[in-house]
Amino acid sequence: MALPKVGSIGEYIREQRQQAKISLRQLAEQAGVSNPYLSQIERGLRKPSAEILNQIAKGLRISSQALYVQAGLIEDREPPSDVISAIRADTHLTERQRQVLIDIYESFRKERPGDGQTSQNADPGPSTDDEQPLPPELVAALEPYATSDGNGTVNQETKEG
Amino acid sequence: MALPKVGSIGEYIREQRQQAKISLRQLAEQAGVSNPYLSQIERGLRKPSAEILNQIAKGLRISSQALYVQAGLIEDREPPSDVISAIRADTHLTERQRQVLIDIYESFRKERPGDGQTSQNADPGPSTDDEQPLPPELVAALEPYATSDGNGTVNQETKEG
DNA sequence: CGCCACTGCTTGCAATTGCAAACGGAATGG
DNA sequence: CCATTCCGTTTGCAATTGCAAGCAGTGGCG
Repeated sequence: MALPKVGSIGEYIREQRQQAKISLRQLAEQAGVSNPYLSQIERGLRKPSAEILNQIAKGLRISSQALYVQAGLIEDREPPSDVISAIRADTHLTERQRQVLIDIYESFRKERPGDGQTSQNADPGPSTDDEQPLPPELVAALEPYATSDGNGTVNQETKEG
Repeated sequence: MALPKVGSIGEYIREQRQQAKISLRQLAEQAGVSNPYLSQIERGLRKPSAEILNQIAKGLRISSQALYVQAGLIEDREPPSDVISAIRADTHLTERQRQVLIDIYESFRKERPGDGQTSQNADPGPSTDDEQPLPPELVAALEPYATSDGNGTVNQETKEG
């Protein structure tokens, strides 16, 4: 995994923000930090606390741990194996769950098949993700679940809205 | 591990120090922080940065993550499985995709926490799996994708909303 | 053209963080 | 007794963090 140097948390945040296609002010508002401060952070003029990183992560809808790693607060855990291999080897999952996860993973991979298209996919960000249809297999696999949890779906929409 | 309330990082540090049977000055020296400051931290008068926590953890010879948890910087989670590590390490995914996959995985884990049923995986038992409802979290994670079968208008509203 | 909305950045300031110097108290040894 | 060493705490200060007010630039619209 090619990580940029720890310490370029500002660059990383800007990248993530641009991937999400939101302005600095929008992120600042979503994160609950001041936009000048966020600007300074992105440009490396300030070193944010873990708490601010946490807020920024929420605004970016990424894990705070990812930002902590970038900021050098925690170590990047060892990547032991490929995702699919790990999923197959996980004894905590049913076979069906494994397949669902693998299908989702692979559909994600199709969205970003290679480095060549990384920039393209990175720019649209969530929009592209939203526009990408689920593979039919995946839809079929999840259909029973979706039906049984219709109320939950509505609730979640409300929550996100 | 019975955790005290998050926020009592100072008490926790003092406890660990006393368990190690070292004085405040010794720990301060081993940690590379000033002893007055360490005293203030232990008494809750100051809120140390993650960097200082890291140093204190080294002085105490405990993991910095334990202190981060106490300080509320990260959540106390199960030691990450191979799957989670693999997902995080996968460079072909965006950060958001990683988070989605991890959320799904963890939801699956919650569905089947018991080991006793692992052996039943050999028996496909698809009907059983079909009967399992999706947790709301999982539905939320996949909501954008499932909705994408439509025009995507809803997604646009959600985005603006 | 002017106006408006949005963009990211500059600046000054209050609050916080982390430290060094110093303090008072307890324990130990001569 | 005094001197020394160690203990944890107090105090003042410099540097840093995070913010609010404001700036200049850009693009769209009437």
